[in-house]
Amino acid sequence: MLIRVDHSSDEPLFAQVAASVRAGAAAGRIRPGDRLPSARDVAAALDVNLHTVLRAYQDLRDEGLVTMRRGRGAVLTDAASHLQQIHRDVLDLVDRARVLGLSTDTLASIVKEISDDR
Amino acid sequence: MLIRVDHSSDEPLFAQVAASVRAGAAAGRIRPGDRLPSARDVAAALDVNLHTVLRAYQDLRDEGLVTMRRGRGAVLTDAASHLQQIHRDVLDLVDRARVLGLSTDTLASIVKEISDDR
DNA sequence: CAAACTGTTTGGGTAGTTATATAACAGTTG
DNA sequence: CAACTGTTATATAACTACCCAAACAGTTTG
Repeated sequence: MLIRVDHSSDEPLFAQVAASVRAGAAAGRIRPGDRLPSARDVAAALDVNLHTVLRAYQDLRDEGLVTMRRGRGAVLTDAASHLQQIHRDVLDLVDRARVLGLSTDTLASIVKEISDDR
Repeated sequence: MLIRVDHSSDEPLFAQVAASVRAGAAAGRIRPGDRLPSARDVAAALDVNLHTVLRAYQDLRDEGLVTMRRGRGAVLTDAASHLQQIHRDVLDLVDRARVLGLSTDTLASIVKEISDDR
């Protein structure tokens, strides 16, 4: 199953769904052109609400990772193919930060800070 | 003034305060051993609540960027000296992601995802 | 020591987020 | 057309984020 959630986690369900898809793309388990399982199927399989899954899909659409059209579903864009490379780069950066004694939280805030400036 | 906030921004005030300090450290305007202005002074100058400033300082402490003790104030740690380097690395990463057509939001989620795994 | 600083603790109010449920709507596919 | 897809609209409950207020307790300084 591509998408998994942990109901006991404090991480929001919709965020877990989105993270599953990103991880799948980063690992090459899903590729550009592939269709994600329908929101209704995911909702039924994971025992979460339809809107919770759609919220995750819409976030991925806002990030440019998927396109969505009714009747057709959510399809991975070409941008998803670059996730593997960037994923490796981020892992490197996290390691470098760690060596310098900076926490991943610090790193995350810096990224967010820079992101917000643009 | 090292610390600035925009009351009309949708960014939380405490996050703006913390971001100001990080930016100051990244730019070398403040260095390890320097004391941040007292939370009460900042609160009065920016017209925000004392706790809003302290919330920001505590976040920075949780990130390992400052140490705090009552009576003494918040003091920058050595970790702050590495912010400049990492800041440059993050800027590079953001540019690389941009070239690949990935939004900074996507990047931020990946960093968060990796951070959460550890 | 005492006054004047510093962060800490406890408490509470408001607004926004998260997740749910139900229902109807509107393109797309077979 | 029938069976799928996401979209939109409402409503509700629980929870969290954010901000503020007053009293508290170390530290420094005169």
